Amino acid sequence: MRIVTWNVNSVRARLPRLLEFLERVKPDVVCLQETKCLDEVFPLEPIEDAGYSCAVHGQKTYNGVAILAKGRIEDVVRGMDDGVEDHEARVISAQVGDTMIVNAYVVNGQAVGADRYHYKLAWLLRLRDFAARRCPLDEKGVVCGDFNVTFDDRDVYDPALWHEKILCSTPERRALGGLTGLGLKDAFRKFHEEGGHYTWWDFRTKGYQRKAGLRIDHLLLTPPAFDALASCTIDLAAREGAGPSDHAPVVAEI
DNA sequence: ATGGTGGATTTTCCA
Repeated sequence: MRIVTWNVNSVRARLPRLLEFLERVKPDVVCLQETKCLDEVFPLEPIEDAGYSCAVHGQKTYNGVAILAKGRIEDVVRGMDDGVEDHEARVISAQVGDTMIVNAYVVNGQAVGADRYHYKLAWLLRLRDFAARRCPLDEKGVVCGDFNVTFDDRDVYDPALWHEKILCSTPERRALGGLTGLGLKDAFRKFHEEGGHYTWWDFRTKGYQRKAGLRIDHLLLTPPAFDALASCTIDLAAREGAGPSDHAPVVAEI
């Protein structure tokens, strides 16, 4: 199964690029984040015409997640189903074939110490608990998405500049470590121990042109999925040229 | 270095 996570920064603005990507990469499953639209204006028809079923969980203007799959999408859950009042559309999960897929758009957090930062840390604890309930470790499972957290300084183009800043602070990394602590493993690191590989580059500082990025989009795998994992790459072609998202897709073969 | 760009919906929020 070829599975992708991609923060598209508006599915409607990125539709031509998404369709090009589906044609070129031919993934079996695509987890989108920041779709930024209500479900009734999600561009279902062109995506279905490309051969994909869709499970969507969106809201107006902000956030929004979706799972696209060539196969049947079953047992869809929107949100984390934990009784916490939450009006932000950031999680959708579903079974595709033999694999449980949890797609998350983690809170950005704005800045270390901000209200949204504390909300982010609490939200990541909820995600850990949800992932633990949703992905039994003895079955194939993928928890993927835009985590808005780097694992360590190898994921940072300028560790001194980003030291203890948002996306790189120790509490955020510990919260991300809560997920790997369950027994989930970082797919990309299976094949790339070295640093210098990124998935997001800031529009504002022309980060991509400067090769100044962070690796914040991840696929975390249960042991059976990790054992089956044959490759994991960042599709830089999707970040090239005119009108890209600020994130590149991450592609894994399980 | 505290700006900058990009998207959605507006004259501002969020990233």
